[in-house]
Amino acid sequence: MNLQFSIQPNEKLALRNPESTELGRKIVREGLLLMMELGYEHFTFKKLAEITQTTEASIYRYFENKHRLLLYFLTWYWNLLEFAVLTSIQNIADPTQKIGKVIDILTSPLPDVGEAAGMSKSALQSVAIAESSKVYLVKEVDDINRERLFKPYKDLCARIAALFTELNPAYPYPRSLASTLVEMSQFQPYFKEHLPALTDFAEPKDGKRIADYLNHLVFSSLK
Amino acid sequence: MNLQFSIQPNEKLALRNPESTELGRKIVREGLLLMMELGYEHFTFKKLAEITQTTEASIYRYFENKHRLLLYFLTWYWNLLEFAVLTSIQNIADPTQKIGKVIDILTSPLPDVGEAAGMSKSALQSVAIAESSKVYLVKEVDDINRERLFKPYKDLCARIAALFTELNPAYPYPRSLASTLVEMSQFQPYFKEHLPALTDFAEPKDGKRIADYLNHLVFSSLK
DNA sequence: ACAAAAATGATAGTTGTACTATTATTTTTT
DNA sequence: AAAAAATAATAGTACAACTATCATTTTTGT
Repeated sequence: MNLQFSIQPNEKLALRNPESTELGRKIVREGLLLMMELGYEHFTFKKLAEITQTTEASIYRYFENKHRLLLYFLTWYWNLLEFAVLTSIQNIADPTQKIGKVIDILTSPLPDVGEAAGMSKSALQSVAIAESSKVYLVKEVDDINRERLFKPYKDLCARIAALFTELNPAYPYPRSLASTLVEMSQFQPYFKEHLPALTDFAEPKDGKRIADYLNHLVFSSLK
Repeated sequence: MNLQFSIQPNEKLALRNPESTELGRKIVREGLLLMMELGYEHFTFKKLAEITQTTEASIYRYFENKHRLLLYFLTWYWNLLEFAVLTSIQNIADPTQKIGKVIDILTSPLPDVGEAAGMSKSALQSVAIAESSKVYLVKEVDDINRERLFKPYKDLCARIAALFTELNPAYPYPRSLASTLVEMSQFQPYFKEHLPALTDFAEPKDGKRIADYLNHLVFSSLK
C-alpha cells in the first residue's frame, strides 16, 4: 500500500541532487519558505545563504541560479499533483467521477502522501500559485523545453487531457482544456485574494466556490 | 464617426506623461520594441538609454522603474482592447454575436483604430502575451491595486462579464469566465508556440483554431 | 583505520542592474 | 530676454548574480 513515489530527477534540474545531502535538503526546505515569503523577484541566494548558515557559493554548487531552483520546486509540485491524481482515481471507474476528483485535488491543499524532500506541501502550493508562470514566460523557454524540464507539467496536463477524452472521445480540445483547468486552478485563487473583481468568489461566503466554477466549466465543455 | 479614444492616464503610472514630449514618446516607442525583443527580465533602462540616445537618468524621470513601464504598456493594451470591443459590438444587438465578436478581437491582431502614442500595436500584443502576468504576480500587487492601476484590466473583464450576463443572467460565474477567457486568449497562443503539448493546435494546419476552442469553452458554459 | 576524494566554508572579486545625486547645458515658456 | 523646465553628462551607491581560490571538514572506498 505504501506507494513509493520517487521522481527521477532530470539531472539538468540541479547541479547536485539536493536530496542527497543535509545541506541540500536545508537549501530546498528553507529556500522554498523564503521564496514564498519574499516572492521570486526579491528572493536571492545571498539571503538564503544567511538563513541556512551557509554561503552563496555553496548554494551555487546545487543550483545554477534561482530560476532553476524555482523549476525544482515546481517539478516537485507537478509530480506530487500527478501522483495525487493517479492515486485518487485508481479505484474509480466512472470518468465523470474521476474528473471531479481531479478538480477536487487541484483546488484543495496537497494531500499529505509521498515525501517532498522535507519541503512544506502548502508552501509548494503557494509558490506554484504565485510564481509558476515565471518559469516558462521567459526568453529561454525553448532551451529549457529542449532539456525536457517541462515534462512533468506536460505529463500532468496529458494525464488530465486523457480523462477528458475518456469521457468524451469526440471533444476536440482536451489538451487546451487541461492546461486551462490547471492554470485557472492557480489563477482564480490568486485573483480571489488579490484582484477579486476578476472573480465571483467574494469573501463573505456566498456559497460559490472555485471548484464549482471549474467543474461547471469543464463539464459544460465535455457535455 | 472618429471616435476619439484618449485614456486618462492614472498619474501614478508615470512620473511625467511620456506622450507630452518627444523624448517621452521615443522612450515608450523604442522601449516597447526592446522589451519585446529582450523579454522583461533582460530589458534594462540602460540598454534603452543607449538605443534612444539618452541617459538612464532621463528615463527615470518618466518611469519609476521597468515594472511601471510594463504596466504602462499593458494599460494601453487593455484600453485598446476595451475600445475595440466596444466599437465592434456597438451595432450588434444579439448577445451571442457580441461575444463571438469579442473572442474574435481577443484572438486577432489589434485593429488599427485609435492611436497608441506611436507604439506598435503588434508589439503591444506580443508583450501582453509574454509578460502580462508579471505585472500582477508580484509581492507589491496589493499596493499597486490600491493605486487603481489595474482598473483598465478589471474594466475590460467587467465589460466582457456583462455580455455573459446579458446572454445568460443566471450564469453564476461571469467574472471568472471573463478573466479565464482573457488569460487563455494570451496563454494558448504562447503555449501553441512554445509548449505545444499543452494545446491542440499543432502547426500543420489541422483546422483547429484557438478562437474555436474559446468559443466552445465560453458558449458551453453559458448554455 | 587510513588515504583519497568530495563537499563545504571563508574570502574575494567581477560584472551588471537599479537606482540617486549634482551640475552644466539646452529648450521651452512667459 | 529672463525665468523655468527639461535634458545631458557624469558620478556614485547598493546590491544581485555570479566565478574563483584555497583551506578545512566530511564522506567514502579499501
